[in-house]
Amino acid sequence: MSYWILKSEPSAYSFDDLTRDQATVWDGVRNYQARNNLKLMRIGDLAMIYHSVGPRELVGIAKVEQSAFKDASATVGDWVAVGVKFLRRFKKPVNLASLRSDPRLTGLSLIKQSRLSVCPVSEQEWRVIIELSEQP
DNA sequence: GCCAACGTTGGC
DNA sequence: GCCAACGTTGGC
Repeated sequence: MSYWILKSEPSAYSFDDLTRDQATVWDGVRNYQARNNLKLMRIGDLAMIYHSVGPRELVGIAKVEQSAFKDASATVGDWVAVGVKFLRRFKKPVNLASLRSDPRLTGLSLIKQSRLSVCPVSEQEWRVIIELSEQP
């Protein structure tokens, strides 16, 4: 099983929207590296949702329930979408500053490649972030 | 709102 | 295939 971060602008699709909908098609990705990551997702993988506008923070977790398929919103080009469902909201969102300041997360691709909208996360990094989300 | 960094495009 | 120009994104 693999771990991911999916970035989203809350005005386009927020974690609240996912909470309401329970499941959604994650489409609209138009970056090759991000697309390649989407193609690597398998059913059962977990993905944290990151809000990239407003408070920049990880807000909760979604589960991949449908692996990559053609993105119907793309009229030209070879783009894909995945299906995800709501899993849970973090007790406390983990903001960008705390990700940056944790020495265990210096290799996090979200930080190193800030423009990548679908980022891989290692199991160790995943555990650290979960821990941060549970701190009082 | 500004600026730096990055990704993509186009011309040679 | 390279590089400059351009557009977009991200962070403050």
